[in-house]
Amino acid sequence: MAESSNAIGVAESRTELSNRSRASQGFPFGTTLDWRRLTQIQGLSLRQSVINKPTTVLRQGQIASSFFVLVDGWGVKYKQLGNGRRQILSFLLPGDPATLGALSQQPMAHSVQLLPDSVVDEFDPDAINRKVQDSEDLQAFISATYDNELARADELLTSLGRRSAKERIAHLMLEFDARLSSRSAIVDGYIVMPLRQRHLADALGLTTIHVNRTLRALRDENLIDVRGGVLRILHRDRLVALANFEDSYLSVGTLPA
Amino acid sequence: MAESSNAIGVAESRTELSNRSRASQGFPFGTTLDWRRLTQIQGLSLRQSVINKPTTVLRQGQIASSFFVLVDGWGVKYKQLGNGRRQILSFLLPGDPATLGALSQQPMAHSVQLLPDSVVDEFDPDAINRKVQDSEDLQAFISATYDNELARADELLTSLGRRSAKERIAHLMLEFDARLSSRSAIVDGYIVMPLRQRHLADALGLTTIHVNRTLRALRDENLIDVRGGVLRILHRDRLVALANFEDSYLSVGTLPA
DNA sequence: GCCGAAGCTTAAAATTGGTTAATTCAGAAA
DNA sequence: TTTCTGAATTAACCAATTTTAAGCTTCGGC
Repeated sequence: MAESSNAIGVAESRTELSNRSRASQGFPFGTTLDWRRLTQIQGLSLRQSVINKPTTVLRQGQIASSFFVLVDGWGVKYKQLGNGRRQILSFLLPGDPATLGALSQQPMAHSVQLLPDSVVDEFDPDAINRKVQDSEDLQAFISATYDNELARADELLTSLGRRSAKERIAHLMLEFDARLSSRSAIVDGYIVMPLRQRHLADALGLTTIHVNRTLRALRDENLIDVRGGVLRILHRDRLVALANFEDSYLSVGTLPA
Repeated sequence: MAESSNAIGVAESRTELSNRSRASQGFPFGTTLDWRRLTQIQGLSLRQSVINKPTTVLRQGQIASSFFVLVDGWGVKYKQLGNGRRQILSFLLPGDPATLGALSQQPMAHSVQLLPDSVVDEFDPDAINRKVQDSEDLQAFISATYDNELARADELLTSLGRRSAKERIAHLMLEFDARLSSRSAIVDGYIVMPLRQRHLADALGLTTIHVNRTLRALRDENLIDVRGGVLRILHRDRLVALANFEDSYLSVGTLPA
């Protein structure tokens, strides 16, 4: 095809790119970005592990030793500050890559910890990098993952900067719900959420005490019920209204359904 | 080389990858991630424009039409919320890509605005995507850019979540200083910073009034002087101590000097 | 069944930061 | 010059959130 630079030509070549990205080379990245599909490829996974106790798989300032994919359970990506302060940057859910930075083999500015009862698959970053060279789909999948992570970081940023404590909590719970739903990991409206109030506080820029109060307020209003490691969304529409929740940011990077 | 899985074997093959990434294909991504080098490539840039008035080059929910590189000036990446609230997600400085998302041609969850007196270079995303297929270096450069943007988003998140107003402002000013220095864009200790207090407020999760108060306090302490679109860092060491500023996050993605 | 640790809950008191509102200032337009 | 507008500044007051300090509950280990 000629390298035309008029509007129509550009549009055509975009369509072509789009098709190329969708072409099946093992990683058509449809409506989800579920890295567990990497587990399916024969001989690529080094091992699968069950996590018993909180396990740090990456320390800030260090290079990730392996590329980990969270198969089941929860993880947190965070920064530790001097005076004991901690900021949780993102929560890892099943299907998420835990150490994306392993691919670039450079020191990262954050730590990653997996919570008990998680399951991870471990890969050799070089093996993946070699595969990337052969697969445009895998390249696109990685870029899409980056876009998605950035979009979520940006939304959390928005919560911390411009939402009230109540809105932040409501918003985060709705995000969990949406992310887990899209990977069909919700049973009976229960969400198993093994987080302490401390986790929510450290993610949302609040104190545990205020998280506690706010959770109580949300429960009193019959919106959500967080208790015993289980999250129940009781009245989603009112919750969505309260938080001004708009789920489109979660599909940044994915292709339309 | 055999696919050995012991520690030494893995380390060796990592070294090999590292060398491959450094190999010169036009984008060895040394100690900076300056996208203006893309401008040098003959016939790739569509046009260069000087921005007179605030110009939105990407609207949230839409697909970026072009890949823009900020050659000179300032830009903001932000989210607009319902009730008039705005959250600035990142400031764009010379050398930064303004619409990285143009490469994936998918709707973005944020907007990008360039401020007056900026200069941008405009590229056809498809042309770049074609080049990516031929150049492992360019692929690595893009990944490095993503890593870097994520690291900066994470640091801002940390500011909003766990730093006081004073620390936030001090930290941001030091980031500007560091980012501009690494691209040798500072003259005589002056930093031309055409931002309103509103910009700082919307980035740092504060009100303009409080930003004003805090700037005043910092000026009274002889730490910085922000006035008339110019930032002066008066006493860097004390400022670094106040903000607990640690610049390593800014080199995430780049190779050691 | 007791104990200790971790997590949760509650209640002041203290602080940070937000709101409202009025004043000044600088530059553009008339 | 005068006027107009957006931005910066200041002050007084107020609200949200943190801090501090207890008490309480749950649960695994002994």
